[in-house]
Amino acid sequence: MTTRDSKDSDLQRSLTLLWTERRRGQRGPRSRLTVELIAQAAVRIADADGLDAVSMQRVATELGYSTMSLYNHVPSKDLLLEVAADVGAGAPPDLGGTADFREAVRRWVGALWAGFHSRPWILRVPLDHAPVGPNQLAWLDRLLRPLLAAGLPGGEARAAALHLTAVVRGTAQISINMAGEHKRDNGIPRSDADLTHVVAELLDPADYPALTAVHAAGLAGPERADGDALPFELGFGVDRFLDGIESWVAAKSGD
Amino acid sequence: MTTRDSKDSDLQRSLTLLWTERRRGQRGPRSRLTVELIAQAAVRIADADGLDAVSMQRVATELGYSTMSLYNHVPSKDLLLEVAADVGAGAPPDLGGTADFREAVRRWVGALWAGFHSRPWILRVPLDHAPVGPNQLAWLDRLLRPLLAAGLPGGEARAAALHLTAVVRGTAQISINMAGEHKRDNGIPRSDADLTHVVAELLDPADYPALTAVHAAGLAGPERADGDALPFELGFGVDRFLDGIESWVAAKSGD
DNA sequence: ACGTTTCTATGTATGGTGTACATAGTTTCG
DNA sequence: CGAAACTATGTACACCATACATAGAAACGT
Repeated sequence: MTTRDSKDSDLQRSLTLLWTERRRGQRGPRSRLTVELIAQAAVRIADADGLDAVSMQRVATELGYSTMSLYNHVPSKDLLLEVAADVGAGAPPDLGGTADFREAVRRWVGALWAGFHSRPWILRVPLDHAPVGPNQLAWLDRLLRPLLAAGLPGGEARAAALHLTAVVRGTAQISINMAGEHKRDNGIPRSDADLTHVVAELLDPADYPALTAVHAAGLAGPERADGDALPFELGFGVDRFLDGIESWVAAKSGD
Repeated sequence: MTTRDSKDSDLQRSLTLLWTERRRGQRGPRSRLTVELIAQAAVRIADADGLDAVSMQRVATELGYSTMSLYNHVPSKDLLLEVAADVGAGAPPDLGGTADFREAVRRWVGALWAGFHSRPWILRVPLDHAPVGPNQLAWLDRLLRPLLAAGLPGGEARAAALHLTAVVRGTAQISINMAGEHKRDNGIPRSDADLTHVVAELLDPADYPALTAVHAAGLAGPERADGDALPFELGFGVDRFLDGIESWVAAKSGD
């Protein structure tokens, strides 16, 4: 144990490790292992074989160290996963050139959406703390800029950013796994589309009137995602939200 | 193994178990254990000690059975958790008497929000399949009704419902654990409010201009959640979204 | 009524997990 | 040049999900 200071919490300790580069001037041998290296290895494994494949043993052997070495740099697996999620998130897109705030937000949403698609395991990392990694903060910052530029005061911009982040995250969680590449059952890949049919047979239309109505009407959905357009399931809600924001700031400024 | 039909997938099998009550007329002794009982036990444990405390052993001993008995009724722990999440969600609120569609949606959102607060472990159950439990479908149905009544066509109502579900789920995931009753560090409870301060010291304002601006302005937030009002962090976005929906249907019908 | 079938519940065993703890070795400071 | 402090390692433990074989009981066909 490092035991630098007993009041030093695990969380704060690992936070400092994340934010400050290697401190120098300590006694022992300098560590060849770093939090970044460990997190990157975890990301590599999660990318290749999913989040469940990330175990301390696997990460350690991936790096060529013993399992317990990791605990010199990371207090627990849970925190390692949070750090890995931050590392895996990467840097946010640069929206500097986007004048229209709607377009900027849409691009931000699209980038996050794409990120969740390329690393779906991030959605499965349980978040135990407020987002606090450098990349997560950078993403948030990049979203806040167009919202502030649009004329929202601080508190409302924060709420709007939370709303958008939550929408993308929640929508991704709900709809990504429906595509279900990774899902195979008895070796047969199974898209959840069939599943809804299976259920449809079982449920009583009287109990779910709205659902059956929508189900009947909703099958004609040949959605196109040309270029940077968002898929309809995500884009419709985002557009309505931006409509609302726009008229909100218009009403306030015209007030 | 039941091996009723080799094409019968695990998922479908457990779905059938969830939806159809106990079939009769089989050979062996009727089972005293049921999926519902098992799921309820899992819910009880998760309520008491969190999702991590839910193990097959614990569930079994809670019911007074051996560990392996559970596998006669549930194909895997993962599916058990999904069923438990559905059971734990409970029945949706009855919005029958609410004439205003905005008010109905807000009440639905508030109820789901409250549900996630009272059972935060539901947010940690990884969802591997399209929502398909009876309760989840009931919640969805109840949300679709006011949206359809407001004049949205099927596909848009579905997208709007997805948006709202995702918002509540995502916002809950992000902001619930910030309250962090369960979080204690070195035995000292720690609300993540301090945490942001710790980070604030570390980060360079030049890198996160929007964030620091919002942070400076945003501290004056004595939000009140009187009665059935939603907290500002959630309510602002929902209200803007509903604004957008309203003007959308108005524009369409006036068209 | 009876044997056969078919189901439930159990016990045992296996390979994996996160991590507490003690130790050996190495680097830097006083 | 000791001595302190740090890194990496090895061992050990409790627990986990679940594959598999078995025992027993209930309902069916006769």
